[in-house]
Amino acid sequence: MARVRAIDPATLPKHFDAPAAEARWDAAWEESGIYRWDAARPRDETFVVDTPPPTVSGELHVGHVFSYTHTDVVVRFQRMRGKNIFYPLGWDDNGVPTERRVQNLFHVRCNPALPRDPELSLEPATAKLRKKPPRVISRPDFIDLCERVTQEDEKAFLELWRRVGLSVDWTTEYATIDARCRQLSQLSFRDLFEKGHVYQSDAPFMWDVDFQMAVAQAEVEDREMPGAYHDLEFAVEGADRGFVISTTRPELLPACVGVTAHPEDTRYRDLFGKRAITPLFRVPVPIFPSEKADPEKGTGILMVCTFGDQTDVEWWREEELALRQLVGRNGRLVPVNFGDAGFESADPEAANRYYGELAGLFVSKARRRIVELLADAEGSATGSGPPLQGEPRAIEHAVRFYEKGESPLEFLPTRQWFVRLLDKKDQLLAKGSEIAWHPHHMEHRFRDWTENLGLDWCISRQRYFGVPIPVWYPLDDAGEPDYDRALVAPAERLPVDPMTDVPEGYREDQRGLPGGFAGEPDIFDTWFTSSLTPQIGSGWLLDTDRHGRLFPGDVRPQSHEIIRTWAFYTIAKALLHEDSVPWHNVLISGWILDPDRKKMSKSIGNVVTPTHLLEQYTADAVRYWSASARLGVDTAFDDKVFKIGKRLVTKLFNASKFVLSQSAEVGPVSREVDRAFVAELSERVARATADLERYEFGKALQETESFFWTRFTDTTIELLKGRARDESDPEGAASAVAALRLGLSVLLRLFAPVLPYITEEVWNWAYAEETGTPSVHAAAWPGDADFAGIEAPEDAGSLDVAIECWRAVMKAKADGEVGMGRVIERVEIAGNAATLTRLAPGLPDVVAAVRCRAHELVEDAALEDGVFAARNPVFAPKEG
RNA sequence: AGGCACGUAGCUCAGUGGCUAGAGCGCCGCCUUGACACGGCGGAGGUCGGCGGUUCAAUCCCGCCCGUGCCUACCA
Repeated sequence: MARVRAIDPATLPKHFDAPAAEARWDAAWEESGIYRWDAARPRDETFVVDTPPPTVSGELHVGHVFSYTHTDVVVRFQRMRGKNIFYPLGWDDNGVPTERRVQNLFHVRCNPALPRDPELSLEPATAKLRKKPPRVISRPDFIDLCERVTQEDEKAFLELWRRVGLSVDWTTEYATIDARCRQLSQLSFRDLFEKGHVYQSDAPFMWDVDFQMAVAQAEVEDREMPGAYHDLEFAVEGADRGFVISTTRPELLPACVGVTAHPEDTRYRDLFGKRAITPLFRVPVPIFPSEKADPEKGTGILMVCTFGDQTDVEWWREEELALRQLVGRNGRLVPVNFGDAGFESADPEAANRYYGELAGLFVSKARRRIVELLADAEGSATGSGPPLQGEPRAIEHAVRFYEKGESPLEFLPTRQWFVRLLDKKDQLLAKGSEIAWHPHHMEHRFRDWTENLGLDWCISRQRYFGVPIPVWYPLDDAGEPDYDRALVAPAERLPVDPMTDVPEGYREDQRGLPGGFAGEPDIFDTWFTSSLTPQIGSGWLLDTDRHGRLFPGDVRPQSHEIIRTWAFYTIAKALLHEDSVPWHNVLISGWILDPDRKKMSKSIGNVVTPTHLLEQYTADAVRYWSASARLGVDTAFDDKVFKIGKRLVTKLFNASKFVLSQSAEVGPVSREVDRAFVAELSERVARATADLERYEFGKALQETESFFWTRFTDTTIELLKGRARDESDPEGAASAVAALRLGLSVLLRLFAPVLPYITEEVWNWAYAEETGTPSVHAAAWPGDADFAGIEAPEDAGSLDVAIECWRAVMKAKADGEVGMGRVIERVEIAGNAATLTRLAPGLPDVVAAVRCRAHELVEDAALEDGVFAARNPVFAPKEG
């Protein structure tokens, strides 16, 4: 037998002081460095997490806490299993939101062509300053400001994560705009360039007229918008018939370059090969057949414009149609002159008169104006009435938008950089299926997206805050860039800003001059950098040894709406760079829905701030709520669950206080009931462990929690309480105390991934000293070692039988409307013969626990196995 | 329009081809006991979305339908 130190409950506070514990343990963990990755240990002992760098936008969200906690639970489990954890965290500060905040806060605009101003020192703009035009600054200076602004938000996020108890290795903190990430991002481009995976294209592409930048397919969303069909009558050259097309975009009429209908469509078959004459502008355009025209839609015949949509682009390309680009980069119609080359018209004077009414207008305004013109104009093709026939018919239809934009996307020809992906769909799909998706059905999202991909990845953005594309172009004698001879910065010079740095073999004074060079002004799509998070963690080309030990990673946690961006691009990058998967598992967290089952989001205004929750319910309780969910399942925000979590923490505190204050010798777990308890516990550990290995932390928590409430507190504890303090039975007492202490130790460790604070607190009351392991989070995950040397029970159900008996007597007390602590003078305990026999080992414990002075066992064959009835109880008078 | 998921007690959710379908919260009743009233004991409450099929047996498997959410497509 061994004497253990019992705590004196009087030295403990009556209630668990969670905020104090959170502050204390957070500091202790950071100081002890238990969450640090050990670079010396081999890959197979390492567990690598590719964490999402949260967008630093000043907004904290319970959804963040929810999904990041999922990862942390998995990580803490793996750490306790002995894994060397690589768990970095960065901040995604790239992108449009930060850019806008900087522009507003400092009242500045960026001009990438400007050199850095070493004297620049800006403070947030005063109201007075805002009345003046914004100050124009260089890109490096602009990036500095962005970093300054995001630092505040990063601090807020950091404090939140620390309080939530994320066991991140904070020495790995990074920002996607920092020099190292810029370097890796540009290295990635260089590698893709050398391998021939990137190209430039001057073709029409999706363009947001507000942000004035190109947009990739992944950033496009459809929105249902009101629109209207306008029936326009076209004439046919050399024929006495016309035809009517229905269009929702009449303002593109002057950009009409062709007309098409289905080849089988008998209504229009006679027109193929002829030329149509557009109304108002009198432009002759070819009429050609196309399988892509749907006879059911509109009138079955339609105009092809440069450019109304993606299909227009395809027709334009296939039929080699003219280019009449009318929508400018800013969304206004550009001035053109009919009669000039490319703008043929049968009546240029009239065409220019009409177009003069439209030039300079926004698309939406131009649409309203041209409808008026079409309605008022004389002379339809058939000579009767205006070209616009009837009233426009209102419809709802899907319109493409940039996900952050406010105006519909336009197609316009601009020069952009692309990563070639369309020819690699099979390889991408193969990599996708090498990865284990949790839940598995989320792989469908990836497959759907990949199979339906219609465009290569446009990676250039006409913005300022981001990673510059590390490329220069030589200028010819006329000062025009030679895009085919792009000068990509050499690896050893990265990161560079081509707008302020100078390519090899040139001098700064040659910038922009004939025979000189020009820097690429564009930056990368923010996903171009975010898709490198595994490589940012590992160091990749900057530290190949480290990379070898951290890549591919083990898990990538993320949410499902960015499967088509973050997951997809990361898989693509790993494929293109190293023909590898980036990680072996993807964990997809669901969304947080508000109680009305709407997605919580800033724009709806139904967001609950996490700080408030942490203060109200404690970090452990908030984590409990998070960990209760299953991966991939959307979870309703429900404050009941926080309360349950808080109750669990309280109960753990109280139960621990009781168990650890039992002053007794501990000895072998020798008594039957105690051994049965250990057997049940051991089985529960095996189940929880298996669940966690499958990332089913919610199930594991449920297993642990139900054991705690139904098998530990108020059952086993109540049952063993008497014997634990029975001085007349030292061996029995030692066995009881040992069983309870072991039970608590195991339960603390099972709960530790979810409830890091309360478990650490209790661990340090006794177990830290006993085991020599100062933190529960560094302790070994419970398993066979904990149960070694404890003999299996004779009857695995002996604890259960004892508890059922105890419960029957408690029911008698409830039925008798006396308190659970009331002494019973005598009672009959009824059960069938077999059950009474099985009760024997636990009977003394039951009798003591229910405070029964005398009892009589009554055999009742009518009772089922394992069922007891407490009959004819005689309660002692209430004690004064 | 196609795909994926979901539909179980008032609420939030488990669950399994087979005993009488579970938990917590909420509700009702009782009880201040020696770790805990931030507690304990007990109780009521369900045609497992609907219809059909496979099976000795279906909440579970299959089909259809209804409803909800998301993803993808549609954009003349």
